[in-house]
Amino acid sequence: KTPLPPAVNISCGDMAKVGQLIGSTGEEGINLDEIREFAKNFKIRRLSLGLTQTQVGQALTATEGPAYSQSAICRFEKLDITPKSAQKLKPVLEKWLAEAEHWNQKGQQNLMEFVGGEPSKKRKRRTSFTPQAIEVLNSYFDKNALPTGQEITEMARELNYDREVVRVWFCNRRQTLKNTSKINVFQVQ
Amino acid sequence: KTPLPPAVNISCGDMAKVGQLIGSTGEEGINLDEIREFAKNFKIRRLSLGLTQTQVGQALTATEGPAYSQSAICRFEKLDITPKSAQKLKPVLEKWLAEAEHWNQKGQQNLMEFVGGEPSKKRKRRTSFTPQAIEVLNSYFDKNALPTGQEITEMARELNYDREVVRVWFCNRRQTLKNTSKINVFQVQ
DNA sequence: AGCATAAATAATAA
DNA sequence: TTATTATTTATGCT
Repeated sequence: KTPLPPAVNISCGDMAKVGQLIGSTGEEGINLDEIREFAKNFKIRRLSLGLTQTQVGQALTATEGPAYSQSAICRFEKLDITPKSAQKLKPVLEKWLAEAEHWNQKGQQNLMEFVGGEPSKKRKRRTSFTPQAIEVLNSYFDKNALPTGQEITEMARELNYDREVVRVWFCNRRQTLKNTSKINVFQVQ
Repeated sequence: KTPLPPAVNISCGDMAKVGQLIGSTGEEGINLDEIREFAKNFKIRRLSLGLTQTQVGQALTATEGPAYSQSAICRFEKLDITPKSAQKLKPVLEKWLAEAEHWNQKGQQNLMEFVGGEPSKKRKRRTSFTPQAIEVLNSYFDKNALPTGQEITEMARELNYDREVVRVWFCNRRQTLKNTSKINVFQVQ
């Protein structure tokens, strides 16, 4: 899915990222291949534990202080990060992951405790909108596909749905529209 | 992430699912533990290959016929499926996954070909443009060598050619010009 | 039996 | 970083 990114388009102002660089060894003697290998394995091991980037980020933030957002983990896995940062991050991730695996050995419950998340956060039940609500939402959407937080709150109150549910509805609606129109524009007749 | 679902809430009308049942062996001698183990591993192996449920479903639909939607794969992994269905699905998934891993060994490209390639899709017949069509296309090309999707669609309709054919004609025409002039006239990026 | 889409997750923009 | 979009997964429905 993700072939090698071309080692180009690195404008002067930007730092080169591990995923863009070519050789096995970067400046300052950093072993790029090792980092690449670790990043790939890190993802597989994370998934094997059934953990999300968000969970890893939050757990690390708790133990190591900030600078471990979901985005940060994502960027590490994609190697969209400078060799220097990667070098600094790698041992932290390695240590944490090994520990997580250790707890997992003792049982799923221990892992979840270690990660710190709520032990059994269940997926939210899928909401069923009434046809009337859909109609109202659509008419709002036609007028404004990108409502402000204030407007979302008002709609949620009017329709008597959870605010978050309404917010997500708009996200997904925009997505659907985009996909649909793309098909209309580009699809072969 | 997914602890054991409670073995309750099985209303009389519904079939019990593998993830809900308790013992190691179901009726008809189906080895439930084996299925549970396989489902878990299947997911990890799928993710290790970097494949989505959708990709697996589509690939299987191509080779095995329908009944392998993304939902079906999802439900297998979550064991939200009757023992009988699981029993039937398991060997198919096992075989396919092993083959996918085999191709992956030979390189990412081979895997993608295996996953995405329609096996018996024949090469499209070479299109013959009429001299008149060539003339029209060239005049369009002189005006704009990089038409938008919308413009391509319109030209295709006007000339009564397949949209994809027109799109490719422009690609090829640009390529030819580029090779000839050796100057990158177009904003490729 | 699987489509449509809500919810969750990953990736990117700001 | 946080906010938002894009992608993937999961599930209500019939």
